[in-house]
Amino acid sequence: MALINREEFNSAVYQTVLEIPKGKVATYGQIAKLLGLPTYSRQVGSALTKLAIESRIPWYRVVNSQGKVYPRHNGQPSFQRERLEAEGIEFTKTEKISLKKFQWQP
DNA sequence: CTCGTGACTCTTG
DNA sequence: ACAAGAGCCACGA
Repeated sequence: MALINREEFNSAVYQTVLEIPKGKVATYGQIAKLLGLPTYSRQVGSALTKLAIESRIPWYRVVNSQGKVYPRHNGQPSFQRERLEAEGIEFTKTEKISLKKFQWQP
């Protein structure tokens, strides 16, 4: 899928994120690959950073490839961990999620 | 056009 | 597990 503009790319990202079931997580790279753009992980992140914390898009179900929450540059609190724990996702002592158990399998 | 900037990822050590 | 370095690419100044 060769997307041309950011509008379409962002929409595709949001649509994919909406498909992540409750209690599961996906990585930025995973979203990018699902869209056929394996090197666009950063752009996926950029698309999500535009969303408001209270957006209907479950952006908090997206973590980095290590299964950790990636800190925002502006340091704005996102309560991402709290949101995930509220859905039953467990964190290890090193603030990491077990992708083995919780990663979304499309 | 060039440069700096990211909710990134992969490889090394 | 952690850190550093390289690669990545759209976007705005």
